Amino acid sequence: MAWPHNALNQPGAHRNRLVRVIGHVDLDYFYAQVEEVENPLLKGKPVVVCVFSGRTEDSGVVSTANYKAREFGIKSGMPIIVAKRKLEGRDATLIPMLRDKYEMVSERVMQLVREKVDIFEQTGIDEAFFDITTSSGGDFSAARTIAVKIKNSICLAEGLTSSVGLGQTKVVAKVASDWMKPDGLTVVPPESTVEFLGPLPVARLYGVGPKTVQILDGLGVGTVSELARISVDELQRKFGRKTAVYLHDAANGSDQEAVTANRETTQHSRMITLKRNTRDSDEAFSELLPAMTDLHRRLASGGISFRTLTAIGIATDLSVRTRSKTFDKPISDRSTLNDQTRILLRELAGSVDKEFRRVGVRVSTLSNTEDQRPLTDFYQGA
DNA sequence: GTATGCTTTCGGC
DNA sequence: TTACGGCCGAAAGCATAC
Repeated sequence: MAWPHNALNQPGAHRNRLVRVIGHVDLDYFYAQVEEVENPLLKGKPVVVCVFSGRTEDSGVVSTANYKAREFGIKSGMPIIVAKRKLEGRDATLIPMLRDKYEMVSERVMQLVREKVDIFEQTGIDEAFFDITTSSGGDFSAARTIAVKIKNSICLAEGLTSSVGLGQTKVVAKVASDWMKPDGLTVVPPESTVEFLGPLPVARLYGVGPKTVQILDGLGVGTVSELARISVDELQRKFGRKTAVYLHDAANGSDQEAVTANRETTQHSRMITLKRNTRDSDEAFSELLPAMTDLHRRLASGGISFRTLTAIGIATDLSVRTRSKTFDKPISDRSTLNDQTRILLRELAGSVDKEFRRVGVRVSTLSNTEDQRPLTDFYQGA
């Protein structure tokens, strides 16, 4: 699961009892807002950024919608054809997602934030945690001033609004940034933490998705305060130990997850939607080739080798199956990537009794091609 | 039992 | 009525070594 189960490991964090001041910044309806900034005529109209899969003219899903589009029920992940129906006659604009463009904007914004905080941890293209315990002196009023500066600088430099939350833990900061949107600033000082979190549905907690909600519902838990009353042992019977501890602490506003500077990317992947469903792994492979070219270009430009290769198949019922192999030596050449991917895809097809709708390839266990040392050593080291 | 590494699945955006 | 992307990080589950 995508929970940051890292220990509280900042120097001095245990030695002194200083209350932590943690923030979360989220760029509002990011892709669609970038499009609005680029074309101000779009403002006030429904704007929908779409991933067109290319299978048919309208196949694909909604990535991001601005608030005007959301008024008409447009949501992320919705099939484009559904969104079109809902927006008929509404003077809406559908725009194909251009990820590289949003990544460039994101990099500039994140740099602005990074230079204003003590510790910076980006967790997505449009969001990041930050720790300002030291620079705020543990004072939430001073912290608010820093948060305002962050929001203002993003707006001045890029014309983008953002929503920021401040709290004593990552969970509180994340929920707080989500509290008022768009262009929000929500400060939850330590003494307000319990009353802030308690009434919320558990789904609002960072890392609690539909599956976890369903399991908790089976335990009679619907709100954060109800979750807070469940013992770790009881949670552990339904979840793993770490998750049980995390859920318990998160609900009590006492999770000890630290903001930690980002490490190197640990995996790269590319996926495509097939022109038609198929069981034929070679047909799928040939459609995957352009994506593999893109992936290989990415690896080569970054001087990256990999040891683990994974073929990914999404069946017609959208279920996901994977097959992977870890090699003894780092790989960077295109021919090995090609050959091994084709083999894995064939094995995957042989083990699944369904047609594929989408296929993909992932590389992980990365290292630096230059010196073949692990990237972590490379960046920590000399 | 504990540590470690690999494969598969899950969940977020 | 249905319809349906492309990434990422990390946990669970399992195997192996000692």
